[in-house]
Amino acid sequence: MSEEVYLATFKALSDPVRVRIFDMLKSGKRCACKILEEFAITQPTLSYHMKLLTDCQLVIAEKCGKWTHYSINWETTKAVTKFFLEI
Amino acid sequence: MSEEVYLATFKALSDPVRVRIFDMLKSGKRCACKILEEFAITQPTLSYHMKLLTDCQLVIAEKCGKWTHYSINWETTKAVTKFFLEI
DNA sequence: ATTACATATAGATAATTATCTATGTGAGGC
DNA sequence: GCCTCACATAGATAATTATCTATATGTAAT
Repeated sequence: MSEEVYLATFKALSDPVRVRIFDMLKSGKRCACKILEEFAITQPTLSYHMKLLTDCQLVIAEKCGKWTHYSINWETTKAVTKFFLEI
Repeated sequence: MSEEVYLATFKALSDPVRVRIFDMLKSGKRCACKILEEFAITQPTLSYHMKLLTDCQLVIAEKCGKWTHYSINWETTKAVTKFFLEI
């Protein structure tokens, strides 16, 4: 993982809404409408945040008919820990 | 570590200059003037970045006469990895 | 005490980002 | 086909952040 890629993941987590979403997803897959319920933001704003989280690969989006289910991408997540742990 | 505290650390690392500084410091302590040499920014801008990195405790600043030496705060660094690893 | 050096702070400005409203797209159901 | 629902995209705007210049602070040397 390059420095740029780490940067994208940290940027994705540098917003209160997105950290909370990432944290929520740790307890399991969730669809956009369920995530939205937890926040005082509009649907397009959530869509914007989910795009940032998926673009950097921290979160995976799975389309299922009308719904989109979001879940943690553990591969990326574990890769990011290396940035902190390796000297 | 609370969600707010994680947020501060991710914000601190959400800038290309600061990720690079953090990465540089992994290989050892460095004074501000040496860090500055590596970037095309002014001294006050570096000072601003160092403040963000130290405020969130990712980096430790040690004053030594005229100089300030910066180094990684491994305690915080390790704590942050928990955000990614614990489910 | 004056000067030189390392860093911090203040204030202004440009660049980036988060948010909204309005609208588009695509999948089912009737 | 048409309507509804779930989500995405576009465009505008407000809020935040990174950067600069100018200046202040504090330390050490002469």
